Amino acid sequence: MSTFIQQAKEHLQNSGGRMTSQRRLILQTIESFTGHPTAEEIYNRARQMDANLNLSTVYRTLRWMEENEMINSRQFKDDRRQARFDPTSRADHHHFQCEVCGKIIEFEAEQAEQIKQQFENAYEGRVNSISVFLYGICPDCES
Amino acid sequence: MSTFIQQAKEHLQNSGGRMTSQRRLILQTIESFTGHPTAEEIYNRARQMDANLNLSTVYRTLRWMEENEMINSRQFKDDRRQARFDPTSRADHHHFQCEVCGKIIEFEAEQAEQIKQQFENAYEGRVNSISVFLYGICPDCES
DNA sequence: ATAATTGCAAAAGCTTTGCAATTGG
DNA sequence: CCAATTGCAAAGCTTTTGCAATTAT
Repeated sequence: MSTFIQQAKEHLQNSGGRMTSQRRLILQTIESFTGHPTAEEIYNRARQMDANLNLSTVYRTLRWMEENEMINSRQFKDDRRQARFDPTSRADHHHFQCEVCGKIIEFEAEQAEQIKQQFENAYEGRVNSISVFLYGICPDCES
Repeated sequence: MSTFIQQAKEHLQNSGGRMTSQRRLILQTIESFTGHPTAEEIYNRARQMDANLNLSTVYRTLRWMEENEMINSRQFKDDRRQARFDPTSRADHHHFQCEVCGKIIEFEAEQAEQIKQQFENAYEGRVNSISVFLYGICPDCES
């Protein structure tokens, strides 16, 4: 079974929630994306399977998934209004966005861990998450 | 003269723009903040000096300043709708936000430069800016 | 003089919400 | 059964925009 549906069922058991056909569809649809879809992109793809699905349901599910740490919501400079989403299950990664074509490239950076540690030592606070955003020109647009 | 007004005049000369009383006021007001005000916060403070100032003018000025790299716009998880602004003149810094009280702490991190270099080497792209966001619990809320 | 900028009001655009109808456990 | 969830339509909120009036140069 898909990771999401597995995870979702656990959360639902702990909270008296219910697995509905809409949730199942939305979970599967998000998993089918490799990039960072918006709510609307998820909605459009999911609607191909169930024409009655409503955009509100997508938003509600997305928020619920975020609260349960199944996905992260990200905002990029090129469209500050719309949020984009990616599964937390993907290896810890950060984002580069091309300022010309908008493409998003994911990358890993061990230094992020150091930054976190360093902050915790300096401030005695606790850091739960770290995200690094790079903006610039991608290889394709550079040449 | 304030740094902003200086900078602004240069940009205006190069583009045939004009220095208006509203712009001067908005520039000074932004400079008067130490933190990361929203457009509305800037508007409210500036309006104490000029009750006729319009929120649209604040937004237009903010966007113009961002295009001319006088300020950065930042979005934090606790309120994804509203943008927050800080002067680019402040030393290169990154942000921690407390998930409990919302407080923002600025910090510096030399590792950011390494992350940038590493990305440029790996992808042959050009990185123009980097920002690191940490989320967690601040010292005050931790205890 | 005249082009840039402002104020005002309206629109845009993403996201949330109230509520009656539906549905999963 | 009955509480959780959905669909629908309307509202909410931040930000943008069109346009006539104003103003800097």
